[in-house]
Amino acid sequence: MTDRLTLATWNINSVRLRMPIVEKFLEEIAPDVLCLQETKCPDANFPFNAFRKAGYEHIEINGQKGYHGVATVSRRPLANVEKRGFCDMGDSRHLAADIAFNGSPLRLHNFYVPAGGDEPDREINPKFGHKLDFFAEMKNWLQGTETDKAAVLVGDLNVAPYEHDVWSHKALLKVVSHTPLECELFEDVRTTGKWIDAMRRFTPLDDKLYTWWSYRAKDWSAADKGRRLDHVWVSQALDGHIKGTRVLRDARGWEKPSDHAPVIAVFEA
DNA sequence: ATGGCGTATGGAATACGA
Repeated sequence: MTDRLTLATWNINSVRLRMPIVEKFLEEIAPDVLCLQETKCPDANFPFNAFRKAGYEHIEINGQKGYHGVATVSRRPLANVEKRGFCDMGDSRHLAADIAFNGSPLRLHNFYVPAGGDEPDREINPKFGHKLDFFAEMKNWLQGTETDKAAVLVGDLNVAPYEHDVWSHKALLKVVSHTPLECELFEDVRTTGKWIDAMRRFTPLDDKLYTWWSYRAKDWSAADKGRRLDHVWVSQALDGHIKGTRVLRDARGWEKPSDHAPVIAVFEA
């Protein structure tokens, strides 16, 4: 008996406004589970029925009014749901659940890390301080994760850590999301938890790899000034079971798009 | 040309994203 699990993560920038393209995505890609960030939707207003109609009957949400918010929707049951508040901000930025893979529970973390504002200096920009504190708390909390257990951590982590995760390493050195301080902290969180950067397993470090393109470009695809802000981290126990990852760049060009494209990962037992 | 736009709230103008 071999199992195959397809997982997707997508910063949707308002789930209610984006339901037409979410439905298109679920129909075309048909992942087993989809992790959404920036749902911007109070829990009472979440579009449950549209997901159920699309075959995603297992729905866990951690939403709030106006900002942030994450949701995990699945064709397989979700168990042991946990919603952790980071930095005592009252923000909805995390949701974890167990999903069955190859007959055992796989722990799936869905994160929306703070963007961090404009100035990369915590003395003058509290949002940047919040982002740094969030990663520090994430690192400590994830220490409790047993690295020999099957686990996946996905989401909009709001850092493009490597040189070719941005369109211009030089131009972005002082831009929040690619400052050396953030990149080092990001790598510290990842390596401390012994997580594997699944996307870079399949795309060499010398190749450009983006998941986000600004709304402000006249022609986002021609300009191609992207960043890799969305990530798929995999525990050591799943090493050897990651069959591939890809960015659905096409979705950035769909009708009324999110500024992020979905990332898809396939696992096989 | 890293903001030239887009979203939520609320019902205009502001906060926020990255």
